Amino acid sequence: MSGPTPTPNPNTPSGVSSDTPPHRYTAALADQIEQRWQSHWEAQQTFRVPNPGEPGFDAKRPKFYCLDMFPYPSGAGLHVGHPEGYTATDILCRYKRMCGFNVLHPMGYDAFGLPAEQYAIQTGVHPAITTKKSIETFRRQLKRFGFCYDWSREYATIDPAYYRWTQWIFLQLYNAWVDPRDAKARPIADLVSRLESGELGVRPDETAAASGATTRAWSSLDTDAKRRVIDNHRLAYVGETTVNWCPALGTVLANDEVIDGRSERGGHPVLRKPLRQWMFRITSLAQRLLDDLRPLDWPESTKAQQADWIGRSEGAEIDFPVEMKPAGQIALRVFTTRPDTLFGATYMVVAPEHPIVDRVLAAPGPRTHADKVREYANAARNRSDIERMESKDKTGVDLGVDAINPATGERIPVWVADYVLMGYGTGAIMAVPAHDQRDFEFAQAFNLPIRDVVYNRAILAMRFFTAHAHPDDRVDEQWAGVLADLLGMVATNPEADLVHCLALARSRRLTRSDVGTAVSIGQDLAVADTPGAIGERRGVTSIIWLDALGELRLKNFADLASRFARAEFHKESGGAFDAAGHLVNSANKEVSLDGLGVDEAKQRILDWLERTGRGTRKINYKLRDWTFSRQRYWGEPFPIVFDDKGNHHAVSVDRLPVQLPDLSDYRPVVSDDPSPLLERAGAWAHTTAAGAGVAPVPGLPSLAPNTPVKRETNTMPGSAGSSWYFLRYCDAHNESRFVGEEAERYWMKPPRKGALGGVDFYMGGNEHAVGHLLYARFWHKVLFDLGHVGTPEPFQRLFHQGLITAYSFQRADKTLCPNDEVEEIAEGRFIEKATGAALTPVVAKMSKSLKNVVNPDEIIAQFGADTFRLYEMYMGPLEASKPWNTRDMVGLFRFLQRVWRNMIDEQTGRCLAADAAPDTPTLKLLHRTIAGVRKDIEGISFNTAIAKLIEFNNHLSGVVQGSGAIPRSVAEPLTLLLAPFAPHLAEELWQRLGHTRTLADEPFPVADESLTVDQEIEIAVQVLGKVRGKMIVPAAADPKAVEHLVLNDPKVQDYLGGKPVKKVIVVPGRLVNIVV
RNA sequence: GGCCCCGUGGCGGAACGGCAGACGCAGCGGACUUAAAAUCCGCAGCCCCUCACAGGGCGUGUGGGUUCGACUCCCACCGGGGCCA
Repeated sequence: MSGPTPTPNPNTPSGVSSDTPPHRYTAALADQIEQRWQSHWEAQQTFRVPNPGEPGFDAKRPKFYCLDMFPYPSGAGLHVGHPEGYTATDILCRYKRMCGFNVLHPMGYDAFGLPAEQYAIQTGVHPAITTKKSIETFRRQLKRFGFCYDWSREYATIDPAYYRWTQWIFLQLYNAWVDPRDAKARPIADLVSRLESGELGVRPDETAAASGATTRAWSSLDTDAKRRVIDNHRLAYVGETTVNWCPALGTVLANDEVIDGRSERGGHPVLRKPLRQWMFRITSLAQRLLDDLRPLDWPESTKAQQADWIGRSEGAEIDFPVEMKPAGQIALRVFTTRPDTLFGATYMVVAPEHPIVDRVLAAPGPRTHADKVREYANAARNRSDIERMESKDKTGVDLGVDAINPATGERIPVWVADYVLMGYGTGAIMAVPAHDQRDFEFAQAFNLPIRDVVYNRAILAMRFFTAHAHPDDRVDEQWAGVLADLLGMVATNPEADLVHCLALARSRRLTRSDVGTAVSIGQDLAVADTPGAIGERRGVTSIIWLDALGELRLKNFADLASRFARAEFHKESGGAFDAAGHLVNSANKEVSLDGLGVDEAKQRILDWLERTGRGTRKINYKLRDWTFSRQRYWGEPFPIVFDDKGNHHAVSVDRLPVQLPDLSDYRPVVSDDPSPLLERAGAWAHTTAAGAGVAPVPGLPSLAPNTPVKRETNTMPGSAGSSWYFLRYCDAHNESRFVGEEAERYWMKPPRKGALGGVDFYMGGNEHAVGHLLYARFWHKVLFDLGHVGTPEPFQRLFHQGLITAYSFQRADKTLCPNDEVEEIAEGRFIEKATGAALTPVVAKMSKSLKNVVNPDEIIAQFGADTFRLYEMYMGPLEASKPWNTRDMVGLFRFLQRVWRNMIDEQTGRCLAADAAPDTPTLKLLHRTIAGVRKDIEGISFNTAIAKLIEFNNHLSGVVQGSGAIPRSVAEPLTLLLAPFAPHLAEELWQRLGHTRTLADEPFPVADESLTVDQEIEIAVQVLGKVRGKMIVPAAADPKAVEHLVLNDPKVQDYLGGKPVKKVIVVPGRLVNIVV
């Protein structure tokens, strides 16, 4: 474990003592070698990869597009987490290249955004300058690792030559709509021409729909109305939503930039405010974004997170008639995912913002207390959604009007309460208190009826018992015991018939007196802790069931029977039952759900609702439209201007980029009212239609050239530049298109049939599981629909590297002590310097405050980049989170040192390779190593690949010590095997082995299969699953022969001692198991 | 609260349902050395028995289950972490 104080280890590889051999692989030599090869690669442009059509491009090779997530170049430089993913992709890329692939492996910088601007404000230096410096630091550090990026494709999102195309893509979205017929994005001109042709008409809400009785003709609209219709369909639109406004940062934040009501950056308070801003209609592609997840080679957990975020729920919209005083009946529409529980809806709740509240206030019902309703609604409207969701106390007021439950025909009260939000569904719910916990609590608080409509099997059995128990079994001494036996049987036999079980329980009761000791069970099986859990558990004794019944606090048999008779079992049990079960108490003259499972019941009630016009099936998504405006300076300007009527107009694409004006004062005004910083660039913002280059809108008159216009002064968020950067790498410096078509089609070609995505391997942290990956998929789909790219998905395979954590030290009170205040007093024993109190080492995130951050530059200085790379890959599985421990680093350094010593004479520097033939064990191990390393690289199991290399090299040490030489036919493949992992050392050895060209293009060694198998193998001999001995058998022997060999072995016979052999299991090549 | 992931020696970690602990760190012993470091060779899960050899038992968070056989699959629980609320 790494001590908190730098371990004073005199053996660090950089410590060179007087008698160190002159040609030993030390940190100094590693540094020399690494710098030399890095210069060589750069000078020779070794890793520059040509595009199709360029000189040197080889169309016969398959392609491999391997991408690292864009780094955000912070002022602090790289931390050890960055190179973890980068080293992994570097290994993969070098390997793939040696296997004959054209490898695209680019790097660039995501450099617009809040942190850069904050840093600039802190230092008082313009973000353009600080960002440029940060990029230079990153580039220098990245190059020092020897990563094989094609640096000719490098760019940053802040380059006008790049953000020109970010703006262009924005305009593609602005000028597109989603055709609901196939959920595909199409040019807005297509919408206009279909409106003009009369195929589409305009609905009262100013959206387009197939022409019909309720639509108006396009030609009957004036210019402003036409504009509104078009704007209502654009994929980029100005909308008003409640946003996260951070006064201290002076900008709006995305939901994932807000943590616990504070900003992710800086931890400033965040307010919720309504704001008009640019949004993307990502919800219109929700279904496709969900469906297309399936064919992607992504971690299942990431797919699940994204599916969760999209949050598709199938349910129903149901209309409840409400009697309003003068108006007569109106329909109160609810959305529910549990239409099966409709018979259990005993009241309704609307959000305080719901329009019905004002209608009731205008025309109060018989029970309405208008003052209380008004007061409550006004108070609730000023609370944030989060507050309203989190508050434990249920508040609400009876609206004083009744609705009719369409299934039961009963009158049920309508309440207003703030636990219902206007933003989800329809802002009104049917409350089913027996089967929804929040409804249950509300009903209890206000004494509203609670009616059971779903029971699980155990509860059904209880109900059955109350109806069918023998009179003898209803008496106080008897009923609970019989019921407990019945429940035990029902729970263990899901298929068993209740009548049969009851008879069995009764007969058992009559013949046995030892209540509750029938089955032995684990001693700590807890009592079912909620009534709903009854029946979830198998193999429980009747004693446990008796306890569970005890929890229900039943007075007697009649009490239980009455609960079921009143349909108030759940009410009496004290909680809602929201799990799956079977429907009860759910029938009217036209439809019955009784006895159906929840899923079937949903379908049956939906059929009935639709047939009778009372409701419709409805799919709802949790996903909200993507808010895209930021009020800060350091971002892409929008290619948009506004005329004096407030209408927005696009800047035409040939006038891009709209350059970010130079602003000297970019500090935010701390204010509760959002105001964009670019408002300060008055001369830039105020221009004319001709000055800005306003593009005409199809179907609408153009602006006169001298019309005064004002530029959009919001800027785009950080997610803009990162939502398409992977495309730009294919053709990074194209000036006429966002990416050359041929290059994009080549590099983004899906790797196989049925694959949707283009990037073959995408490496990055799983903190981007929803935000970035969903945004990029959305943009990509729109570009695909519009014909600009060739694949519907951007990333075919995704891999998350695990977090690199660090050791920290915990005090007795569980607080953490910064590492620089810790002292290791003995092996594994730590104290706090100030107090002398003992500390426990724990794994924690690296953080500045804990002083446990590791700086890669220092590690490289101490061991070299090759050792650093090996160490990070050797720490454990790539996807696992694992603690950094500098002390372990030396093991990998010693490995490289031994490789070196096995090939180079440390005294003379002479290469030890000789043209001798290797001995058989060496040859066999070599080929086994080749096969293993290949398999491990393909399986992204770099830690085990390195272990195999170490093992092989350890074996070679013996060979070299014996003969003083290493067979060239072993040294060369070993060097090539090592090349992806420790490329500098491998290049050096390759050169010293007499080669003049880089090994990056040498074919990766291929194993000779015949050398990886043995003639004879050792197998284990088991008796009853326990290993009792080992035997050598011919590898080719068939199972029968092996069985014969083993059973006739004297030692085995001895062990068996004449016991009869019942069965022999032979696992070829592994073991033999004898069952006696 | 929901979803997901993870619990294996002193530490990081290996192990197609088939010999648990590969490989590395730390540790111990030896060789080399005046000595130390470096280097090389070897030992090493825990317990019992034995002078020793040999042998035996227990072991992958806990309790059940499936299986000839479970670190691996299933169920429940405990503990840790991540994401969402």
